[in-house]
Amino acid sequence: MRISRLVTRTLRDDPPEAETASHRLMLRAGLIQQVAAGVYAYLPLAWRSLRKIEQIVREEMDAAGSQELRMPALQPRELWEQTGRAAAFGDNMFSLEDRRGRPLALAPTHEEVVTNIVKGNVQSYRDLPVILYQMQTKFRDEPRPRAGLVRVREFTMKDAYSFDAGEDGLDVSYNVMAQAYRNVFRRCSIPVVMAEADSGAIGGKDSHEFLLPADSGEDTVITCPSCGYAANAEKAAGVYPGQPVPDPLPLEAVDTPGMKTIAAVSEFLGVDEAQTLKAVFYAADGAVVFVTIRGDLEVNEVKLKNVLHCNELRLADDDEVAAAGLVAGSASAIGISNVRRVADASITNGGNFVVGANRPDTHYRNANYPRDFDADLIADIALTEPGHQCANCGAELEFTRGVEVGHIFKLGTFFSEALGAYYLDQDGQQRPMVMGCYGIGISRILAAAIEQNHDEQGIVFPPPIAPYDVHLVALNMSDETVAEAAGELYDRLWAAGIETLFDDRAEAAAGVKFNDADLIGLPVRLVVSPRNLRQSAVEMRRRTAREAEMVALDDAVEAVRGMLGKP
RNA sequence: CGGGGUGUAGCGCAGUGGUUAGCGCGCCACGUUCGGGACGUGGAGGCCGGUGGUUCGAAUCCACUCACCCCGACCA
Repeated sequence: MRISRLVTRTLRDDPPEAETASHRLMLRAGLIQQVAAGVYAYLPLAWRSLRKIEQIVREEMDAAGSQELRMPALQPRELWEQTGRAAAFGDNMFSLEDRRGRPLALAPTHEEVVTNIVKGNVQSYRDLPVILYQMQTKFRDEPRPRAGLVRVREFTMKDAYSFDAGEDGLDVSYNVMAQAYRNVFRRCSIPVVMAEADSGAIGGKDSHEFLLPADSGEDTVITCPSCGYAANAEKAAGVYPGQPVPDPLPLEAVDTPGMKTIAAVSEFLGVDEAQTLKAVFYAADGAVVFVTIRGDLEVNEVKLKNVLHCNELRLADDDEVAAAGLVAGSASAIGISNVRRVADASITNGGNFVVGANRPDTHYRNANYPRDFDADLIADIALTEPGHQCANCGAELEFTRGVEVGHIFKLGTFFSEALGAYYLDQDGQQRPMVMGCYGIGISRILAAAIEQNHDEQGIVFPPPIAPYDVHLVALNMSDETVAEAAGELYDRLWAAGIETLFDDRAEAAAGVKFNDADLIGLPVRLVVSPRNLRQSAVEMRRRTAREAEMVALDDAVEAVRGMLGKP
């Protein structure tokens, strides 16, 4: 490709709206252009890179025994009603109607469709396992798109789905896919952490996220430096500071004028926050839920949502709290029975707690479960926080930010049962297929790779996913010898299978060309100039190297081949 | 959905009631340059996000509205 013909322009300055490195550099290097909030056009350079990423993923999927197919993005919403996921996705799913008023959706994912496809094509255990995958555009109406390609509303995803004859088979498929994922990220130069993740409302057995550690990431990864445990913040099981369980003392009311927060109450009464119980009010699918947790801990809303089996969970608003007769700031589960009560397991770790008295400006000392209050459900719903310890080995946990580039789930039989995807086993018994699903954000890999591989000057493309192998710069194109030599070298490179971007612009100054080459960040830069031609040489520099080397013009193709490690 | 902000030339911005709306970059023509973002001369390019109001007069004031960005909430 000749840059003089390339429909892309580089930006001299950083775009003001771009905060993260990948967003900033992709805009500056002319890789992407925004069309709407969370909707981007991939310009020619980005598209070449994305196709290479797709090809790497495709090779690893094929090697793992998965078959590629292509499913539609436009789907009847009825299909989503059958599994109840229309409600689960809610406003995150783009919905529309056709000309006859039939409800349709732009698919955020493809479990429903793929399950129906397999249902129609597989009836026997002899046909299992099956793994299908596709590269497809996904649509998700995210509340807040951000950071360029990191969180968008339309994006390219590789999604794979496994169907097995039993849980053991699923474990095998899952591990095969996990290994394929590691291969993909290694080849794309993205060092990932494979972290245990929440498996969501569907409630499968296992789930793992692949995260690139990066400050700009949206997810929190919690890792144990000692035993290697890794999990995301929603899933992480930590051990919080334990409290002695004392002999119960008599319940005692105390005046706490104006004290409405745990911090205020504990300071006023001179007790540790861990010796208080906090009340938090949620609305789960519209119904108020009363949550009790030890005062030094926070509620993990994902864990809470899972134990409640609800679609929508949010903090209750003032009206809902008032309607339930609750006293914000002085609430406790004592005497509460008109709403559902959930308590974190921490209420049994400690005792003689300070709790609200359910009337203003008053608290109780020495509240104990179950003597003084009850709960409909006790579960681990505490958020793991800095200072907490690894549940496996006791070492202090570490917290880092990460960009999620892949996510795999053991789904179990939720979809196969809802949609009737059964097979006959060896004994002639009808059984639901056991499913797994496996996603990689193709466009997010590009963002993550740039986030991970850049410097002050610009992108440093990992060679396997660079849009071109070589950036050929011709200085002083108005000099006929240069134009001729550079053009001839360009043809030789392509003839040798080396993908080359040729800066043949006659009007651009040397500095402009060098800066653009650094910004776009192809693995190898070649410079043809009058100065070099006097020695019948070209200058060759690896993007990551400080110094360039001179190679004879006649040997340039071989030298580049060597530098790229190409056969 | 809450909070904050921005919409003026392809891009980045200035312009707070008064001629024909400006600057930088980019773009076009000619000339000079030619190894890390050159220079001169001359040009092209605007529904000042939209609608309605106030006014002799609106990019500028008011109301409504749309879009986009950032923080939070949210996030299979």
